[in-house]
Amino acid sequence: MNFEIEKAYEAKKYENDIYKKWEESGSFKASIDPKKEPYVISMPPPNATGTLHLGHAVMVALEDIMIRRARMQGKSALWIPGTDHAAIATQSVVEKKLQEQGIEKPREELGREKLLEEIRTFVEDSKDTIRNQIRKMGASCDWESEKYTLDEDLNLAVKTFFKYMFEDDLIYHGGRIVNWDPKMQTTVADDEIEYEEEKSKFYYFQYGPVVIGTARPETKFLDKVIVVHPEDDRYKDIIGKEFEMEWIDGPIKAKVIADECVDMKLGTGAMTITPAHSLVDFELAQKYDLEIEQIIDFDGKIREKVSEEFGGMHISEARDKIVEKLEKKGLVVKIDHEYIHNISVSYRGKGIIEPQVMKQWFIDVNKKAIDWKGKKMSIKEVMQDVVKSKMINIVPSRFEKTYFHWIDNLRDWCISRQIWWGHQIPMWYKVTKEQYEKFHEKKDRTSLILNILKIDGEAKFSEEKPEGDYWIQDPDTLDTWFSASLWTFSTLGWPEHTEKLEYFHPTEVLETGYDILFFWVARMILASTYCLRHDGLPEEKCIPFKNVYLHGLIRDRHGKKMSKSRPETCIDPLDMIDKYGTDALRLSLVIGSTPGNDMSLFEEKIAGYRNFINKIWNASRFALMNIDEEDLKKEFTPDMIKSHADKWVLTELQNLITEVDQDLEKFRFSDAGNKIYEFIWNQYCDWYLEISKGELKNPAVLLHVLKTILKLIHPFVPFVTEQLWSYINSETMLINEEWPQYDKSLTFEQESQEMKLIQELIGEIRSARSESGVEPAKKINATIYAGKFTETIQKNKDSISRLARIGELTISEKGEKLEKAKAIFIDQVEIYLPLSDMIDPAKEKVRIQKEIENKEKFIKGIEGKLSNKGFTDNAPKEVIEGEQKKLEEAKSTIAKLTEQLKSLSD
RNA sequence: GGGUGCUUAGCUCAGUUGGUUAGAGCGCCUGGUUUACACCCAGGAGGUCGGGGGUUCGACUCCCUCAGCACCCACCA
Repeated sequence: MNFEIEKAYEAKKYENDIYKKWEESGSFKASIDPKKEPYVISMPPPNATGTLHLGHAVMVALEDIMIRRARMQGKSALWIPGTDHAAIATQSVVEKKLQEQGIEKPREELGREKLLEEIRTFVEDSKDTIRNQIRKMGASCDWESEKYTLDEDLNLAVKTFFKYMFEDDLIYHGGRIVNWDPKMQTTVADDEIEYEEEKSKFYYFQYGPVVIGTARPETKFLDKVIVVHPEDDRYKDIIGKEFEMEWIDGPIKAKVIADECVDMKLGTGAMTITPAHSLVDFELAQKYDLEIEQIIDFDGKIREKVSEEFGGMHISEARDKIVEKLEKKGLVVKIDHEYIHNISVSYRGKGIIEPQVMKQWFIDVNKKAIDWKGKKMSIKEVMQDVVKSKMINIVPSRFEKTYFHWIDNLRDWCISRQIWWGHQIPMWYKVTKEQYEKFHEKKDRTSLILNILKIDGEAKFSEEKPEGDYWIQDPDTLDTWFSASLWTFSTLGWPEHTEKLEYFHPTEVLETGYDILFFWVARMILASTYCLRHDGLPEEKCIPFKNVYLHGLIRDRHGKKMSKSRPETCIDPLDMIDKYGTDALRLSLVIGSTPGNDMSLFEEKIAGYRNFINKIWNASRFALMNIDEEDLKKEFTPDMIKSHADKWVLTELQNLITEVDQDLEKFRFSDAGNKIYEFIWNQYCDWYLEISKGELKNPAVLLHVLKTILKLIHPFVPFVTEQLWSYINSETMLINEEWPQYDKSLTFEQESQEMKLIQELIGEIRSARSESGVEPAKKINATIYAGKFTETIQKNKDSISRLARIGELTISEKGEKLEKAKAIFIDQVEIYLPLSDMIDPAKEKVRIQKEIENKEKFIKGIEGKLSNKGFTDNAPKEVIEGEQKKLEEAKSTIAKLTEQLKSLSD
């Protein structure tokens, strides 16, 4: 080689240029080619807020490994990048920013259009940031296919999805109980609620014939139903009866019903229900067709209509006053002051959630509306079927259980949100002139207004404003997951049946964190199966992906969550890239992680992989220094490679290829990476390059091994390998090279065994000298009795001498034992070295005898297993053969050990 | 309350359907600049695999049980 390669790899110098080279060459693009197998990954769209964090980094690293390998395997590998508008998250980030700038109530002060404009500007900025950061990670995604959930064509997909469902009566407008945040004036998704423990009072009131317990007296004005357990002896006699009694604002009537949902042991075993402000109560009310009346308004005050005395009063104030009044009436039985319960708090706004019944849009998950495998099935059933029938495979499989459990408890999906950022619901209401004007007076236009204005008449689906006057569009927007659920196929052109959709869908694998299995993964399954089946595609084309791979969360060194509030625990991927290079970061995120399990990351780990990157660099540099320029350009045929020595390394390499392939097929990224790491460092560098020093004149093998290694590890560490490849061949790029194939003709058992023997031999000599206390630098003379391996040892005499620091190596016939020698037994080779200490032959004998005993037991066990009919009849062939193989191996080992024992006795 | 996962070397973790002497990286100790690499090389110490019980010729692995930690879901009228 006649050019210089730098002594240490400095990632920063190369990475940007390499990425540019890839991108400009068009290597990231995938073509529609019927001869090729498609391989698609839709990148989980990062939120279009903020910046890339370690979670994204893991995602990019893993997906890039899959895509690069698939591309090298000759598949049409398409990786679609994109971003998500992240409705609530984005809007609240921007609102906060505006508030910092002095705009107290952004919605009221700016109005809808202006606020949306602010958000749009913000999003454009951060989209750019994210794009660049994904590039920094080395992602080989097709930027021309990039999508954003608010793109025109994706909007159309969203509307079509809505339309389909609306027409199928799967989307309905219903008065349902929702989590209302009075502070933020919006509903909040179940997933966005946190529970906080709180100590409060628990009241016992005389309520007609029973005593009821409650923590919320302020909701109890209009309770008219007492519920008890049907088998509760205390109340058996009163079930079904109606009573008249004194209550907060005078006498009321209440009846008693029985339902099993009541816990007899809790409180007094009797309760009253408040359907409008409690989920459980609401469901009971629906079950028994009870009246539902709002007690608390949207600001958290008692409604005027409910009580003359307390109307308009905030609940926090009303509670004590109500109790006081009841006390005067002698209805308070007891107050428990030490009651601990959970209150629901909005994750973002920190407001205390008040359940409210409001008109919202829902997706019915139980209606049987999908033609699936010859039956009409509900959304729920289809979602179960695709996983149960293994059309979709979840890794790790234990999440299937979680998935099923989630579906079993799935309620209708509330898809409307009272925010503005997102897809506005394509439903229109015909209203009166008066309502129309009132509606437009208000700047804060969410469905709250509809509720207040009591607009709940006929709604009409329409993509555009319908003909005629006084139409108002539902001011709410769709849940962000509604559009995200279409991600795999809306990004391929749906609702149009494009060639792309036809060829690339379903995608190969969805790779994401386990924390969004429910939010997103499950909903993608829902949307994809529904929409595409609706279009008449065959079932197997309707799933969004064939595999789901769930990675764990990244934690700090002590397994704690990295959190922004404790910056010292946070690792910024970009800092790490700057310091150690992208390749090092990628490896540190991939190796040592197992699917579905969280992983700790800390800087030393990344530094460790940086060292490995440098090792690859230097090993390649060294190899290249030993290959002539012209040899570099030569094409060596397999036969030419075979004819050379060093067959052992070829064998090991073939084994590596097989194992790496198996691991990657099964998503064992860490194992695959580790094996390549181990091979490069311990086999290739520490043995192959070391043992060949001095006689390293074998360009065919050297180059073959180097190229293969670079290919194998390229998906993991694309930058350094691409740079090195450019020194081998400046015309081509590694990214487009062919993935190594297992080639049996390049495996040589005999040579491989011999090399293992020599490795072991040198290792033994080294440790023997270390134990003996001989100065490490001092060369010693040694005699080896090699028996039938004499030839092998002879062949490698120089290497052995050099690596084991032997001055003079005598290879001798058996029978010339040296005095005061240390004996080492390796397989059938006996080495006698003139060192001071001797191994105690008696101890050695005991050790070998013990080992023989163990072996015999082992053999007995396997023989027992093989004679067991239950086993032989049921176990697959391979397993039985494997057992037999083990048996034979064990027997031959015993024979060897026995021989050793004999020679020791001599 | 229901569920899941984890507990293996000082630290972070592997351990693929039970199999022979339980592995890696970092850290630590000893020694070494040998035709790439000190971001290196050679060697070493360190583990009764959370406790207890069971199944088995054989258990880190399977079953039961207890303890600790983490997370998810539901929810207390």
